[in-house]
Amino acid sequence: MPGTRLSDLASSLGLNIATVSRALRDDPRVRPETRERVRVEADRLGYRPHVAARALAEGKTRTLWFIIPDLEDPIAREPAWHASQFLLDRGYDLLLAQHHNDESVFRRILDRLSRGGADGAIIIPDASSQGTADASLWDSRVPFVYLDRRLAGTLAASVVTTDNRAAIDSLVEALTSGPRGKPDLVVNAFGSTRENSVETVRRAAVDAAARRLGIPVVGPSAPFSGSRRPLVLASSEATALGLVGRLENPDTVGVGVFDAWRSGLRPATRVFVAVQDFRAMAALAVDRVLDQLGREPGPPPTEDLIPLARLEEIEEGGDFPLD
Amino acid sequence: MPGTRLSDLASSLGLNIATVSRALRDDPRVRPETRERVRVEADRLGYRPHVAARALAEGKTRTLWFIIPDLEDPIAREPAWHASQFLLDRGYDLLLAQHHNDESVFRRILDRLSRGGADGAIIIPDASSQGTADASLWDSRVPFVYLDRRLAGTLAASVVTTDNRAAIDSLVEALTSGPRGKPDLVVNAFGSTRENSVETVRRAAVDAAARRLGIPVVGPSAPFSGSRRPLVLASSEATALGLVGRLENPDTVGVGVFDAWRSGLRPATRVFVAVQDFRAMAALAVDRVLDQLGREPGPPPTEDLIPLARLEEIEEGGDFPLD
DNA sequence: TTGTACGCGTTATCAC
DNA sequence: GTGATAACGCGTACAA
Repeated sequence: MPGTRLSDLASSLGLNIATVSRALRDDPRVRPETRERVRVEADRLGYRPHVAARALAEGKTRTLWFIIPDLEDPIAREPAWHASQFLLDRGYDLLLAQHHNDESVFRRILDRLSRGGADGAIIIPDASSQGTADASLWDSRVPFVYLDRRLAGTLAASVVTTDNRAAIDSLVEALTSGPRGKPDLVVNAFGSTRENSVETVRRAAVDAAARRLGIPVVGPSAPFSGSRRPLVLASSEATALGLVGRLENPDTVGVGVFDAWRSGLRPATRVFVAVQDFRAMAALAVDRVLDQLGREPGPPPTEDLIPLARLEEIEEGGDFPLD
Repeated sequence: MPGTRLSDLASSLGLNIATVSRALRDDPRVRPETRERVRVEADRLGYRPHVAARALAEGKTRTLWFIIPDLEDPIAREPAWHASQFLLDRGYDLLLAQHHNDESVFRRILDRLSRGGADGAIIIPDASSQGTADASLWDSRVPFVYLDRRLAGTLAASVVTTDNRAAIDSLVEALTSGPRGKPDLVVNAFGSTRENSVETVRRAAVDAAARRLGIPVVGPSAPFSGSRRPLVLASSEATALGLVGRLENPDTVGVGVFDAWRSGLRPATRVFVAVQDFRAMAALAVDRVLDQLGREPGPPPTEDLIPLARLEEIEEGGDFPLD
C-alpha cells in the first residue's frame, strides 16, 4: 500500500486532517485520548510523512549533507561516521554526496543544497576549485562549514581544521630531540602529491621549524645525496616510504607522517605519527552548522583549530592492523 | 538573495508562472524568443528550482540513495564511486546514507526512502538484521537492489553480487595445481570475523571444493598442528595473516584472500587475491534500479552473479601501494 | 478541543 | 503560444 496520507488517516478516523497532524506531533491541544487513537491508527496503516511535502511546508528537511571528494579520501571516513552519530542524536539525518574533485559536480551539489536540498552542510572541498563555486551557496544563506581544508580564494567561510602548525611543531620536536641528536637535512614533502590549504600550512610550518633549528630544507624532488642524517616529513605513509627508498644514506634520523602507519616497516631510527582528532572535528563541525541554523542573522565566520588526538611512536616490530 | 522563485521571474518578465516554467524546461510550445528571454532573466536572478517543491509536484526526486554500513566497509567505496558516475551521466544524483549496522537507523533510513526521500536505492544491508526492516520498503514499491549481500530472511528482492562460488573455485584451483602439489589441509576462515550471506556462500564453496579434492577442512579456531602443508583461505588479508602467524609449520602451501593484498608480506609459497569487479557490480545495480523505475508493475526479482575482475598472484617483493 | 482555509514552489490540465 | 487554476501532502494561523 504505497502512500498512506494524512487525509487517509483523517477519513478513516472520522477526524479532520489538521487534528491528525497535530496529534502526530504531540500537540498538547489535542485530547490525549484522541492522540492515542490517532497513533494507533497511524501505526496500523504504516503512516509516514511524505518528506517533500513536509520539507515544503516547514521549510526544513531535518537533513544535513556531508560533501566530500569521494569515499577514498581518508579525511572523509572517520568524520562522516562521527558526524552521522552526533546528528542522529539530535534528530537530524546525514547524507553524503561525492563531488569527485570535479568542479561541475561540486556546483551541481551546491545548487541543490542551496535550494532546499538540505538544511546545511559540512564540506570537504575540491583541492583545485577556485572558490567561485561556493559564492551561490554563500548568499543563499545555507549554513555550512569547511572541514579540514578551505577552498582556495574562498570567501570568509567557517572552517574546522586540525591545528597543523602546532602538529608540525610537535612532530619536529619529537623527532629532533633526544639521544639521536639533530638531523642535518629536512626533506619537506608536504604538498608533493596534491596541493591544498592543509598541505600549504604544513609545508610552511616545516620550513619555519627548520629555520628555527638552523637545519637546511629541501623539497621531495631535490637531490639530497649530501645528507648523512636526513629527516623526512610527509602527509602520508606512502609518500614517506617512497622518499626513504630513494635516500642513499640508510641512517635516516626520523620519519614523520599524519594519521596512520600500517605497513609494519620501520625505515628510520624513529617513526612518529601525528594522529588527527577526527571525532572532535566532526563534533565541532556539526555544532557550528546547527548553531548557524538557529540564529537568523548570519553570524561571523569562525575558524577552529583542533589539536592532535595524539603523537604516536611506531615501535620496532609493532602490529599493523589491516582493515 | 535567498530564494528566487518562479513567480519572481514571472512578475519580473510580465509573464505567467506557467509560461516561465515551460520555458525553463524547453517546452516546444513556448516561442523561442520568449524562451531565451526567460533563460537570460533566470540566469540573471540566479534562479534554481526548489527541490522539495519539484519533488512534490512531479513525484520524483531524480535522486537515488546508496545505503551502506559505513565508509569503512571496503565493499562500499568502489561501487559508490562508480554508481555516482553512472548516475550523473543519466541525470540522477546519488546520495549515501550510513546505517552503522544499527537496525533502528536502518529502519529510519528506509522509512524516509519509502516516503519520497529518493526514487530508489542500492543497499548494502546490516549483516545481523533479520529482514523485517525491508518489509515496509517492499510494499512501498520503491525500487531497490541489494548489493554484495542480502538480508537474512529477506523477501524475494533483487541482488547483485559477485559469483562467490566460482570465485572460490578459481582460488582453490590456482592454489592447488602446479608444481607445489596439493595441500594436506584447508583452513576455511570465511565467516570467522562476521557472518553474512557472502561469507556463508564462500565457506560452503570451500568445503565443497575441498571435498572434491579429498582434502580435510578445519575452521579458523580449530587446531591444525598436525598439518605439514596447510592452505589458508579467508576474506581479508588481516584474517589470513593472523592465521598464518599461528601456524607452526612455516611451509604454508598457499594463501587466498579477496580484493586486496597491501602488506607486502608473503607468508606462503603462493598468495592469490580474488579481485571483485566493483565497476560491473555498480553498473548493473544502477541499471536494475532504473529499470524498475520505468515499469509500473513490479518486475520479478533478479539475481545477478558477477564474475571476478581477475585473479592476481602476489609476487615476491612486489610493490604495495598505500593510500 | 477541533475544523477551515491558506501557503509552501512546481508541474500539469485545462481553457483561450 | 499563453494564462488561469487545480493538484502534490503537510503545517499552521485563525475561527468556531
